This record gives sequence, structure tokens and C-alpha cells, in this order.
Amino acid sequence: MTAQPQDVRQQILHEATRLFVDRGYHGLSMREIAEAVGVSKAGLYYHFKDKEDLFLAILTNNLERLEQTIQQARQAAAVRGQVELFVTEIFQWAPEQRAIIRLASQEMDHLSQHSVTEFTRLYHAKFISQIQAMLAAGIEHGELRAMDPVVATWLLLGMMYPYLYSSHAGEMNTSTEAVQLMLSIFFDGAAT
Amino acid sequence: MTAQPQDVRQQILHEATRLFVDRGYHGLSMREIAEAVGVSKAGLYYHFKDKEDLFLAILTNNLERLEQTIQQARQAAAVRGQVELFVTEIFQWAPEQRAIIRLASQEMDHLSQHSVTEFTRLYHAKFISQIQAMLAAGIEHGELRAMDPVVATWLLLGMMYPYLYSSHAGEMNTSTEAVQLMLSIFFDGAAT
DNA sequence: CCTACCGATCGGTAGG
DNA sequence: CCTACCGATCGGTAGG
Repeated sequence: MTAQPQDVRQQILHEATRLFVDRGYHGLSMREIAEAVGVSKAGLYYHFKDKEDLFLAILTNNLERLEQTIQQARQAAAVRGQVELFVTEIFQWAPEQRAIIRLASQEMDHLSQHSVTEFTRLYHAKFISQIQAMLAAGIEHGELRAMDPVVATWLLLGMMYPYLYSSHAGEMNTSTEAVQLMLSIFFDGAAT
Repeated sequence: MTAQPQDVRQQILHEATRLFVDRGYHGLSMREIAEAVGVSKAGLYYHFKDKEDLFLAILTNNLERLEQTIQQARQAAAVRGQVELFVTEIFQWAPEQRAIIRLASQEMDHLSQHSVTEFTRLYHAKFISQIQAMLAAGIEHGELRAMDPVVATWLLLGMMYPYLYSSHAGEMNTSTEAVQLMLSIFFDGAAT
């Protein structure tokens, strides 16, 4: 049985995701990706124009999954239910999938000017502005206090950040308790 | 007037800090640091054993400043005042100084096993466990609800994370309003 | 601290 | 002409 082209491309994306998450953009060579997949380095360049193209394909794949997750979450009635659905779903992703969310913002500066501009635009349209809209609607409906939805979005996403390191996956629990504490602090606060 | 050795070492630390923050550990070469400082590449190796030694010197410098900031903040009476002092002070640091806090956790995996173990130990002793103790005391005194202080610490630090990117410094305000919203969400919640 | 280099490895590409 | 690669090597640069 011969391996089909799509299998190889998917296999490259799968292995490279894991490796980029662990080592960062510049910490990983095309050579190492090729060895991990079991193809030649030239084989990678058949499927992807260059290293940046491969990296962006990983980010874009993740961004589309992220968008779908937000769309599903927004079907909940109240904003608290929407955020809870969103966070719960993200925390159920495999650690290396979750970590791509961090990787995107973390390694953005290491790409070419054009890629940064283009991806940042997509990233805001499909992800950041969706969260902002969720929170803004909550403010408008009186479910949340009057506040800057842009700042509130960064604070909410920031709370998820420590859980977006796959190397921390062992020492931190992303169990229901951690998610619930995050939600109860964001909505109700830590004070008595 | 000849440049003194200590000036050069300080100049290297200053320039390298800015460059590491912008480009990450593997995104920056010793050659580039040397050019930015105006010394030869070999000159860097006079002051620092290797690239990792230079990088760790930057992190360690920052860690000591961070410890002092926490010590000062803990002089406030209530835990809310302590956290407010701490966050306010950090947000007054120069963007590239603030960003080292992120750099430490972000690039930790790219160092040698021994360095990671040693620095992680220091990082927890001087920083993470201090914040944990602050929050644990707040829980014990009834100022904060009963909760896991370890998770609470990561959530608090996470809220600061989006403001630890020096490249975001332009698009985000670290003004009093942002700090106040962060504190009011952490202590009182975003809900009405 | 410099000039002059090294073994190896980098991202990327040639012809077949 | 196509696809899915390979072995070998390019010009430059990495840390030391």
C-alpha cells in the first residue's frame, strides 16, 4: 500500500505542529521535521513553498478550528454560557493543539512583513474580534458591567495563557476545577 | 575616553535584552548582538561564557528586580493593595523590561537541562511562590474566597501576559484604566 | 577585547 | 506533460 499525497501533507502538518509547539519557529529546522515525518527535506518543499508557508498552514488550520469553536459557543443564550462553552472546548483540545493559540501570537514577529500583516488581519477577524463581540454584547445586555471590551478580551484570553504551554501540561490540571475557577474569577471575582 | 569593562558588559546586557525580547532566543545571533553593541563577536565571549550564559544573565537580573518589586508590594496591608502595588509597578517598567517576564517562561524550554532546572527553581522561589503566598494569605484572612492559590496565581499572572509583549506596546494601553480593569475583574468580577 | 578562522548545520534548490 | 518524491549539493550563517 503506497502512501497517498494528502496523507503525507497531513502527516507533515501533524508532526510539525508538535515540534513547532515544543521548540518555536527558529528552534526547529526543516531537516528535523523531515526526519520526524520520514521524508526527505526536499519532500517538504514539494508540499510547502518554504518554512514560513508550512508554519502559516499550521496557524491557519488552527484558526479555522478556533473560529468554529467560537461559532458553536455563541449559540449559548447568556455570555457566561458562551465563554464557558468556549473555554471548556479549548481545554479539551490536545495540549499541542491548544498551544498553537499561544504560538500564533508568540512567533508572529519572526515572519515576513507580508505574512504578519495578512495573518494578523485573519487572526483578528476570526478570533479576537469574535470574543470582543461576545463580551460587548454581554455589556450591552447588562449581563456584564460597563467596561472596555478590547481590554476585557485580552484579560480573558490572558487567563487562558498559562494553560497554552504543552510543556506545563503535566504540572497543571486543565480539569473542570481549573476551568470553573477561571470562569468564577472572571465573572464574579476572587474577593469574598 | 576609553570604555570601561563594566560599561561594555552593561551595554551588552542592555542591547541583548531589547533584541532577545524582539526576536526570541533562537531568532537572534551572537553576531547581531555584537554588531548592535559595537564589539566583535569574540568580545561577547569575553564577558559571557556562551549564548545561554548571556541569556540567563538577562533573566537573572530581571528576576532580582522582580523579587524586590514583590517585597515592596507585600508591605501593603490588604492583599488587594499588594496586588495593586505589584501590577502598577510592573506596568510602569519599560516595555522591554516587562517583556522579560514573558521571555523567561517562553524560552525556558530552549535552554540546557541543567539551566532549566536551576532557573526554574529560582523563578519559583523568588517570583511564583511569592505571589502564591500573597494570595494564600488573602484566602486565610478571609479577604479572598476559598480557592486553589496555585491556579489563582496562574490566572492573575495570565491576565498580565498580553501586556508583556513589547510589540503590542503601541496598540495596548497600560494606563491606569487597564490596570484598574484588571484588578476590578480579578477581585470583583466582570458580571453585574 | 580583535582577526582569522573551524566543523556543522541552516533554509532552500539543482537535475533526474 | 503529470505526481511525488530522492540524493546531493548550493551559498550563507550558526555558535564557538
